[in-house]
This record gives sequence, C-alpha cells and structure tokens, in this order.
Amino acid sequence: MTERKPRADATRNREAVLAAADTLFAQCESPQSVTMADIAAAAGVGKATLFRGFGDRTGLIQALYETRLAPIRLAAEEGAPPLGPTTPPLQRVPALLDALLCFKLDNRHLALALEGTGGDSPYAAEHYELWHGTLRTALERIPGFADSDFTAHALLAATRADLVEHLVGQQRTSRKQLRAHLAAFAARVLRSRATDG
Amino acid sequence: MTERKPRADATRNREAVLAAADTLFAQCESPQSVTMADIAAAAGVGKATLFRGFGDRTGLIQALYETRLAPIRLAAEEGAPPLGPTTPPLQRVPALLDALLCFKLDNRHLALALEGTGGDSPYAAEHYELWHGTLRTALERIPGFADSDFTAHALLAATRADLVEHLVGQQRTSRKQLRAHLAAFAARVLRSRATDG
DNA sequence: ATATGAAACGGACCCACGGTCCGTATCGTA
DNA sequence: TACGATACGGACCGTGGGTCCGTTTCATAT
Repeated sequence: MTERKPRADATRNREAVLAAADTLFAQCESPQSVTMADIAAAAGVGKATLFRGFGDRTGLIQALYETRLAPIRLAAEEGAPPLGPTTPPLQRVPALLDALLCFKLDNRHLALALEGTGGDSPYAAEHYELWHGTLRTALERIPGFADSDFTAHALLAATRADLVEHLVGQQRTSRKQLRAHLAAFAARVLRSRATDG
Repeated sequence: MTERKPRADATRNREAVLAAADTLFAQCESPQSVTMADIAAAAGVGKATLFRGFGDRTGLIQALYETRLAPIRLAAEEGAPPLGPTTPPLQRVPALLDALLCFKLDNRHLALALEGTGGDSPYAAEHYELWHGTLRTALERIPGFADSDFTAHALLAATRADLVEHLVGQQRTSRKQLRAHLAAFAARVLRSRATDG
C-alpha cells in the first residue's frame, strides 16, 4: 500500500476554517478588520493551521471565494442557457455579467476582501482569467466585434467589488437598479456595431 | 495682529516630503514596498513630520496624487478644448478619458498606490467625485442619453490603475494600443443611441 | 537685539498583524 | 499496541503604520 489516506482532522479543520472565515467576513464592517487570528479563534484552531492549509491570507480568501463561486462558474462553463456556452453571445454576455454582479452583491465583503488584498493584484487571480476568457470568447463570437480582449476587461471592471460597495453600501443604490444599470451598459456596448467611421 | 505667518520650515519640509515620495514611488517595484520611514528618510525629515502634515499614509498619497493631477484637472474644468467644458460632449468624453488614462500611464505606481491603499476605497477620494461629476455632466448633455451616472462610473472603471498595470506592466500592451482600445470602447458606448428595445 | 510662547521637529516608542518554529498530540497502518 | 508520519497550536518574531514628548526653531513684540 503506497497510498495514504488524508488525515480526518486536517480536512475537518479546513472546513471549519472556511466556514468561520465566511461568517466573519459576512458580519464584519470592513474586510480589513478581520484578522487571521480572529479566523483561527472562530474556527477553534491554531493560527499555524490557517497558514499550513492556505499559504497566506490571500490564499485563504481566494480558496473561500473560489468555493462560493464554483456553482456559478460551473453553470457558465458547461451549464444550460442563459449562462452556458450554447447561449448566443448577445444574450450570454449580459447573463454572465449579471450573474457575476449578483454574486458580488451577495458576497460583498468577501469580494472586497479578495480585490482589496493590497499587494496582490486581483488580475493575477486564476478566477479572473477564467471570467475574462469566457467573456472574451463570447464577444469574439459576435460577428464583426473588435477589441474583444479589452472590452472583456472593461466590462468586468464595471463589476469591481469596491464600485459595487460604493454604489450599494454608500450611495444606497438598490440591487434592482444596479442590475438594470449594468444590463443597460452592457447592452450599449453590445448594440453598437463595429461599423464605425 | 491676529494673523500669523506659516512657518518657513513647515512649508519647506512639506515640499521635501512630496518630492521624496514622488521619486520613491516612481522608482519602486511595488508601491507596497515604499514605507513611510523610507519617505521620511529620503526627505531628511522625522516620521512624525509626515503624519503631522498629511494625517496618514493615504493622506500623503492623495496629496501627492492631487498635486500631480492638478494641471489636467484644471484643463478639464476651465481649459480650452478638447478637455474644457465648451467642447461638445461627444468629443469631450473620449478626451477626458484619454487624458486620465495617459496620466495613469505616466504615474502608474502612484495611481496604484492610491487605489490600492487597502482599507480606504478609491471612491471615497475627492478627486474621484470630481472626475465622475465632470464625466456625468458631459454625458447628460448628450441628447437622449440615459444612466449617465452609472455610465460615468463604468467608463472610469476601465481606467483603473491595477487594470492599466496588468495590461501594460504584465501583458506588454503598448501605450498606443491601450489608448486606442479605450477610445474604441468609449466610442462604442457613446455611439449607441438610447433608442433601445 | 532679545525675550517669549506658539508651532514644528525627530526619533524612540508602541502595538497590531502577518507569518514562522518547534515541541507535542493525533491519526493511519501493521 | 507500537510506530512513523502528519498535523496541531500558541509562543515567538519582524515589519510597518502611527504616537508621544522633550527639544528646537520660527515669528512676533518690545
């Protein structure tokens, strides 16, 4: 037997940490105020366990974010319309953006924690590449659509966590309004044909 | 005499600090790596002088940013076309965005430092309100243009410092390309009439 | 010139937080 | 039940933002 089962306490602790971090970020005022020690304490675990399991703060936040996002990502990669790849791009692009926006609305603090990690650019994260790739591909399928790479970046930028937080948290924009705004914006970008002068 | 002249050393030190911070940010690899102690040392000044003069790290960076941005801001507020307020909006909006982009290209590290301060949202900064207001006003002047408020946010989001850094610093996009991309994107947004269905 | 007090100075100091170390406890296997 | 591998936890460390307070320097009034 060269295989070795992973230890039970390790996986149990990993779950405990993710759960604790999730609730802490959800409750907190600002992600900045949630420390690694807080998370460890809330999970009933030593600090070293956090760093052993996730590398560093960014790693933990990314793991948590990725876990939460997984269902949506799956739906976008191989799910049914309107998110899945079989959807015609003119419907799929707005659907993808709306799904992402809703996710950020539902996980404001977590998204804020991820994008505001400080030193590490949010554009380095794996999941960003994924969304960007998906969106870019969809845009490329629109006949005569140019600059799909930059356009994908620009559209994603409109869903940045701190912008969402600013509009919803500070300026009291409603969820419905924000979704409508983003949809209208995306529509504007998509509607405009590349037959410019 | 109830008035009192400001002390000479105070103003002199303020300038020294701003100059030192400017060069340090310009040279550094990542804004994160420039510490307050570094700036104080480079300026030949005690740390307390930084905090007395600017409040905290964010305050210092904002002051520096504001100083550098002032000429462009002035041109946008009361200058001649194509930046000034007399320009027709369909030309002015792209001009404003291009000016802002160029500024961020020329001051990548500084802009990165400002937007990546961590706890403090870049949307809280005074200068953001200014740009947003200017852009929104210009958009409102376009007949039949809806959602100018959100659109202004979304367009500005396409010039975010970390996006610029990602495209130029990591992905080797050239200055010319990036400007062209942003211009094309803005054109797409502007070209599309609000006569949607 | 000089006395005077307000304003500014500087660097030692504090503390919160991310990250590490290592002796100890626990798990899976034989 | 013995044993090696793996994970544990909390004391510990370094760094960096921000503060305190005794000292110095400036502008003013005589």
